[in-house]
Amino acid sequence: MSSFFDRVYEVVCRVPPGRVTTYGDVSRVLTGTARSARSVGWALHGLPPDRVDEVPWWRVINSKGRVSTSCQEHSASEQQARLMDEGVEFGLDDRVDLDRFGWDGE
DNA sequence: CTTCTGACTGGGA
DNA sequence: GTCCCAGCCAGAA
Repeated sequence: MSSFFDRVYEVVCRVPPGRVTTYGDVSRVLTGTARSARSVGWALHGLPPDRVDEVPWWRVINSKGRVSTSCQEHSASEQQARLMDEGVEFGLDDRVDLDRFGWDGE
């Protein structure tokens, strides 16, 4: 309980639809610094199948406003499509405007 | 215990 | 604007 992974999932669950957050932001909420952003990404990478339907991993992107998934099962195209379906606008460069859709933690 | 990897970030070219 | 390099954290072998 209260493992780093579980916390990541919890924070991601708090992200409302139509909004996106960055790994560094989540890391900051958990550890207070954006240094563990890598662990956050790894946590989502090891996201259990039973949490996939519960945790909106697709709402988590990098600070560049782009999708960083290396997971072929969860390709960037799919993540992009999911965000678009929620109302998130993607630029012609497949980039998201964090200034508008960036979730600052409510 | 040590070692490595990874869905990141920031700064420099 | 984009691309490349080095640094940090957490977990698994």
